Amino acid sequence: MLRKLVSQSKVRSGEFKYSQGTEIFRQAEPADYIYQVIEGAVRSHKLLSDGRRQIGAFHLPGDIFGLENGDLHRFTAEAIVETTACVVKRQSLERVVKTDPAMVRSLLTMTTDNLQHVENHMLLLGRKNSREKVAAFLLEMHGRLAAADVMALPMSRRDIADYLGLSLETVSRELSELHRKGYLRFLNGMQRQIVILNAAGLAELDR
Amino acid sequence: MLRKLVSQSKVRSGEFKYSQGTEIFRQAEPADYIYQVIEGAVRSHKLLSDGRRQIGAFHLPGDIFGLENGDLHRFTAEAIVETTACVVKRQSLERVVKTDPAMVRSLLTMTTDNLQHVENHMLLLGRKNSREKVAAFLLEMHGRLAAADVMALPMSRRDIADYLGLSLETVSRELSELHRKGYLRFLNGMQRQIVILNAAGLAELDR
DNA sequence: CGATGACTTGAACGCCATCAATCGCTGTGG
DNA sequence: CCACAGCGATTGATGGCGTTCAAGTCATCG
Repeated sequence: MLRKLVSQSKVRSGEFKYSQGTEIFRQAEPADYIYQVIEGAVRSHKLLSDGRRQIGAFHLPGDIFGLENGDLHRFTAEAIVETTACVVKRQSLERVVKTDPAMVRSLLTMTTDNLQHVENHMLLLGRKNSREKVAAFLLEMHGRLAAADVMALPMSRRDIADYLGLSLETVSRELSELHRKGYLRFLNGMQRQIVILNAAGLAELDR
Repeated sequence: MLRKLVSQSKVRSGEFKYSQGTEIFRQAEPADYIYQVIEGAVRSHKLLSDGRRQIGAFHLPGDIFGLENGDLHRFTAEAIVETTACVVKRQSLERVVKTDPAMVRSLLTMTTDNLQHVENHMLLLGRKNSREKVAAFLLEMHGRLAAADVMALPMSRRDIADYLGLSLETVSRELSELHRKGYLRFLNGMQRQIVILNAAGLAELDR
């Protein structure tokens, strides 16, 4: 894994801080670095010429992103909140890969994990309705960032919408509806602090 | 590449024929074999419990499919038309990979190419309208199977619809509209023999 | 020929987008 | 401390794009 690799200090690396909304790299830019989220959250997206946006993934602490096989980044990456990331020069990774065959294996595994996520997301984007999309989103985030059953979503409704292929209003409506029906609870008045009350029910809604 | 690998006969392999509509492997089945299309066409899809279908990719001659990193297939694959495929036992591939580091590289490259296609398709599914989706589909197929500017589509309107996240009626309507506007021509009365008359125009529609 | 299956075309509906107003929290300055 | 601006989120009203339902057309094949 990259983490292991970094800890072995076989590669040059450093930690960087990105403030909220900062662009980390841009689509079609040379991919000179690879990143691992230490703290915070990152979104990767593609744009159409008229500004329509599709977020391909959210990257949370521990996740690696910006790993390309070609020379150019295929997404634009931005910090959703104040984020610190571990940055590794790609060349040093390449060098290690040449000497350590197991590393290529690791890269392959990471890429395959990526692929799997994206393939499932295609099914969601192409064939699920808004209810199912939002339920699936909540379950995904529940699994990834629930600390003691309280999710602190770093992303806005617009980000969620652009991840699910919906409008932000539809996301909001579905969340309200799920709240009304008792699937979840908003902590205090915080709209991004969510407690899942009925994960099994959400899974039912999603299927 | 797998082709090279096969031609070197370092692995056990053979050719198989699949008749129209045959299932080649099923999602969640053990992935014991890897496939390369020799002739014909294959579709890979996922299903929701109620039968809604999302086709993740069409595989045409030369394409490799069924390559998994985990032990299970992530899609169901079916022959769209009479298809012959080269079938390779996965274990033999694994064996070669262990001795030949360059092979892992090849696998990584293939996986990354896959990833790239799927990432672009996410943008299409999540953010493009029906016109743009159909235009993009025509351009993709134009690039992949145009022999002298005549495309012989192996797949039905339903397949196209399930690839683009649309209904088959919408696909049909958009094709008719593109025909009316002079972007394409149907050969004779064959609805699957298409001549692209204005690829640049289609690219404009897609963007 | 009649049957079948793929495709097209039409009509009506419905889901979700769009437009718009309001709410609620936060931070800032008087 | 309060007024107010500003931003994100919610909620409501309306409309449109694409789905669904339903004929109808066309080619293929028994």
